Amino acid sequence: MKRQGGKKPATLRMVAESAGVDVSTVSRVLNGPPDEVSRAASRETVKAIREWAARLDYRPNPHAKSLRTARSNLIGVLVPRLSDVVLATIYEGIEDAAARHGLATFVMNSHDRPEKQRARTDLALSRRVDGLVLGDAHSDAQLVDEIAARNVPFVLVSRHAGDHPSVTCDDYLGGKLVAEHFLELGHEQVGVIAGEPFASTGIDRTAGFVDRYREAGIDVPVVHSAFDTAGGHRAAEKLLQQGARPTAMFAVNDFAAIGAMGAVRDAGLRPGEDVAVAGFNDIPLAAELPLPLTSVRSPMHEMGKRALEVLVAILGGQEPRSERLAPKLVVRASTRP
Amino acid sequence: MKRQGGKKPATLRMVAESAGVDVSTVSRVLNGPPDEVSRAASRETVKAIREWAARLDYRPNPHAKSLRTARSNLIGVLVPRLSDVVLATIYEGIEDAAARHGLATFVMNSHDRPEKQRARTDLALSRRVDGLVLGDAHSDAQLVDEIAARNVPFVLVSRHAGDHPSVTCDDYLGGKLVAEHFLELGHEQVGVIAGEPFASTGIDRTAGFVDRYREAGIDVPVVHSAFDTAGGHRAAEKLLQQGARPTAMFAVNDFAAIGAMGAVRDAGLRPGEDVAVAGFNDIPLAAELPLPLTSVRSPMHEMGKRALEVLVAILGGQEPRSERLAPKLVVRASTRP
DNA sequence: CGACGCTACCCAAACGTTTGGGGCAATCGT
DNA sequence: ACGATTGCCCCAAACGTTTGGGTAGCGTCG
Repeated sequence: MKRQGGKKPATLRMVAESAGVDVSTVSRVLNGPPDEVSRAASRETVKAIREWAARLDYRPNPHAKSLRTARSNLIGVLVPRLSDVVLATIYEGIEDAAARHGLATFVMNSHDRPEKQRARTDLALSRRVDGLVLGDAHSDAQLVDEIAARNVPFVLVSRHAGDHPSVTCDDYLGGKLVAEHFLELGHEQVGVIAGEPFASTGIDRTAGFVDRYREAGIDVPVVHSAFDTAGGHRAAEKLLQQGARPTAMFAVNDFAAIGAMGAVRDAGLRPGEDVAVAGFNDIPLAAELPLPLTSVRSPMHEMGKRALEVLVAILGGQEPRSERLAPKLVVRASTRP
Repeated sequence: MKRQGGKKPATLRMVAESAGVDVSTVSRVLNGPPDEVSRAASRETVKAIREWAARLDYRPNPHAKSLRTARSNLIGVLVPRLSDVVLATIYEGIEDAAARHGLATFVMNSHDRPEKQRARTDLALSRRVDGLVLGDAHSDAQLVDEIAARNVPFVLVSRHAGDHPSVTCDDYLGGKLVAEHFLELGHEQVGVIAGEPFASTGIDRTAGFVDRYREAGIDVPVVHSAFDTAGGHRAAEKLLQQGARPTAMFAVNDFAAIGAMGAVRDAGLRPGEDVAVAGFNDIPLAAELPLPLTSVRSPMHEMGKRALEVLVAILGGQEPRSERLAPKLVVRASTRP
């Protein structure tokens, strides 16, 4: 019982035989640049070849092509977790742009664990990707340095590390915007839920916030946490138990912010009234929460797209240029008195 | 200025020359089944070959392999949107299982739009995938039938259609569980936010709920909606404006449920007290909401995993067998008086 | 009228595997 | 002692492309 009853896909040779020319001619006509096609065959022959190719539904075999050209047109993408909507959205941007460049991508989760990161890059490399987009760089840049040492073209996205090419949001500025907003509202007791200590996103957002408050002569307590609701919840609990109870909290991630609101409520306080809460990324959910969340919008889709384009530039031999995209504060009820 | 300074990856031939044997021998030793390796070379030769392979860091070239064997070890995955956490989680399950089977996957978004679905499957096919996992089947089964007609091995996940092989949650049962819960709480005026009319998930969940209520002699109004917060919001507004205001609402999707709670609040009512709300899928966020959401837990990760495994079985020539996984009701504050 | 340059092709090698079919000792069965 | 078997290995073709290098025929030019 054979599976695959359909006829095998057409090859260059079949087209060549049908059209009565050599496969090399067909190859040049079908897949060559315009000037090559005109040099390879006469107008009529070109037409005939194209017609036969269409009739036979010819599609170039990517494996043969890759084998011959040593180029896979494949891009490996590494993210901490695809089920994190932030990363998923960035990936959508990458995928869109890749499709536009005739590239295919494949994603892998690293869960921010070094051994997984290493294993997954290895896997990508053994699949012979042309390049990598890394969304899970750690700020110590250790792994990234290793990869760079292997001479694999790559670009970082969302997080930066060392001075490797990256496309990120201006996280420092984002943190600063929140600080300014809080200061305008008159908050003097504030706290930061800073996320994982190895992610440049959390680090920069925190730094921007803290620096701005320091300018105002105020010291800010900082608590690290996981980038999810549970992490935010715990971190907020800690902040609330500290000496001077904060009247406003900045979580470097929307999920952490949601967890923080939960903690505030659990402490018998009203989020948004007793304690203002702001997040980061402005995921679609933020606006739809029972208490709509103030957040810093980061251009996630755009970031993915730009990252892929920077990678394409690198693959094209250009000098890598990092990019930092502008964030935008979106004020909602969670920080409105 | 050459990019790629690193040495080219080792080939079978290099290993063969180093070990002083023929490439065919190396091939059998390195990539053949155990009985073949023992027939191909002596203990010592095997050892020598393995050592050289390791020393040279040999990795088989997947393109050459695929070209020769006409098998790509690639699986294409189609989902409506990867930035939907439900699909992303299912995909994680697929990916995990695929990795365990030595397969690579690549995902694409179809946005539930037929022309995109067609384009994406075409793309996958021209990449010569061995099979497809479809997470975006429409209940009219039109596209799926087309794909089946092309004799491409595939499996549906999350949604079923026609009698094509699929791995789904027992959505009908899930809907029924919610209905029973609502009945126990004494709700007689209820409404369903049913999601998109083309998705078997929404259809079945709704049917299970409605049927159970009908058994109790109660007719239930049903409103369709998008599978997101905005859709849930609008649908809930409609339900609230109807003659007899419902005291409980069942949304076939957690995001829609969150939107519904928003609508309830906007109508000046208290979600969970004036109007109970239940969702479906039990995404991690559900438990962490300010008002924790009652939801039906569907085994998303497991579903992905099983789907991939069914596909592997099909590829292995076995008779396809659909699977329906059990849901579980998780009661939280949003439906507790 | 021979050299030259086009145009429109074809030839063949190469990319790195897998795999069916040998071959040639050494060993075994009788 | 002789043929058959086994253990260990090599040869070569094939998968579907791309690409550097022909070359046959024809028109042009000095």
